[in-house]
Amino acid sequence: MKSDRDRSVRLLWEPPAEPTRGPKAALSQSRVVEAAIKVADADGIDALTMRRVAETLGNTAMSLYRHVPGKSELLDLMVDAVWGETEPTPKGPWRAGLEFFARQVWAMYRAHPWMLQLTASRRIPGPHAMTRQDAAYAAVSELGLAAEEIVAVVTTVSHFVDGVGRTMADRVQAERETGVSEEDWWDGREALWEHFTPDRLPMMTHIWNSGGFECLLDEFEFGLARVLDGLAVFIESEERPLVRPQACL
Amino acid sequence: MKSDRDRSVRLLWEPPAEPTRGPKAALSQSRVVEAAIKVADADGIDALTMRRVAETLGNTAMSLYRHVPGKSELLDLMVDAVWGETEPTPKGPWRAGLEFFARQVWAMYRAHPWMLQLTASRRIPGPHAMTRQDAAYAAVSELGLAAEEIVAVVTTVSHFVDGVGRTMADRVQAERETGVSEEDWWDGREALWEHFTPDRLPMMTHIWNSGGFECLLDEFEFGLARVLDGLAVFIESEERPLVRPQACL
DNA sequence: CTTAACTGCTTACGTTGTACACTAGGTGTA
DNA sequence: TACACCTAGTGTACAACGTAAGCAGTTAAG
Repeated sequence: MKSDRDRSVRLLWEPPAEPTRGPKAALSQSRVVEAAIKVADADGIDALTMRRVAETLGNTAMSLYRHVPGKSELLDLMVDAVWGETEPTPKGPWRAGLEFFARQVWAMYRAHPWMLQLTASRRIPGPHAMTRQDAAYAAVSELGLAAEEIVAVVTTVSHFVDGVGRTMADRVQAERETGVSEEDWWDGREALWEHFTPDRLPMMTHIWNSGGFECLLDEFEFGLARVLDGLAVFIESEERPLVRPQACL
Repeated sequence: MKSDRDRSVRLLWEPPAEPTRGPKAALSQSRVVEAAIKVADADGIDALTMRRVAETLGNTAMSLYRHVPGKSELLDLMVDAVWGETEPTPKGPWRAGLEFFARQVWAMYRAHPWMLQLTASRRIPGPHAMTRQDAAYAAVSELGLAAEEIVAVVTTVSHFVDGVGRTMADRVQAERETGVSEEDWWDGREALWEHFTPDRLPMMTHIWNSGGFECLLDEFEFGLARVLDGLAVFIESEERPLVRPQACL
């Protein structure tokens, strides 16, 4: 699962040259990546094994290694390919821009929930991810913010979307693995509800009794509006207090 | 990796009775959980294998199965044990309460970054996690919010903290795996910087040149302040538009 | 003492990523 | 044409993983 990271950089940023000699390749890097994404979409990231990807292509596991250095790099390529499906944030007012960016990322996570499960290790950012990021920064570039404030503002939105996304991704994965919907599953946890007593969990039981868990507000919409409101307070304020980490004071 | 979930509920909520007969156990559930947490803290969640945990206890892998039904349940127990290390949110003004909650969770994630990597599947919430959640809801219970609004407000904070936490956790894991600090590592990616050209990534290069990436604002502090500002706007507004998912209209 | 309950260990199996050595197929040069 | 050389894909093998099954030793209850 290790990987030579400079090799990854080349892999992502410099498309491989076609070889002149030897037999024509039935497979190709993009076909492998495409198949891998399809597997992950269908059955989750845990189902993404080299053998499985090869199988869907009608080949053996080892054949993939002619086109992809290893699984880790395959994941890098998958991530950037998915970023490539999103639209870069267009120019315009900052709030509309950040909202657009957030919705694009959110849509991406909904289409490929496994994306959130493999940002885990230090992954090389690919060109698609980078241009999208760049366009998001551009959305808040005309506000007279300091460079590090631009980064901080976009990062705040990203963190929120990542947070919601992860919860959603977990839910999707669980529903696929168990074959039981979220609601049905919790309904079936009577053994758990027995421990919901007002003395141990007063607020929980209160919310439960008032139906607060039955029909939740849309977590993404609600949270995004709040986050953007909070950023508006910051952006529109006269003096902006900088919060720097200690190392930078 | 599967697990009988009602068994998990009992495991988490109903502490096991001591057996009367048989040899005294050298191991115990809590010792196993404790050792597992230590392994994960030290070397990350990937290093958490049954063999490794057993080794640190001076036993063999299979001995653990006398005290813990399987790895999945061990993870459940670890998660709740770590929640047990946090302080429940005290009563007081809503903003101070939410901030306290956020800081507790943040501190927890910093101490145990692996927590964020294994919320993956549908995990049974344990008593500690639940009481902390309950106390967080209580922080916004006196504001005249609807039950689902209480949930949404706390959830928004959680999502943000989860988002920042994940980024942090990824960084920690990467630093441990590679033995290279974040900064040094990016410095070493010259192959990557070559592709940072103003025509492809105008904002990136601009921010880079103005030093915006060299000394980032504290992501947690900055974002938390914005999120709380945004929630304040919502909480203090006269009429609060409810954002319900379509299914609930 | 006998017996039942319990602890911990040994062995073994299937699944994973992938190293290594191989065959079959194609292009260039002599 | 003949040969050298590269390349695509295969087959086998290995170490590490979670854990099922069964066994040997230990202790308290009857």
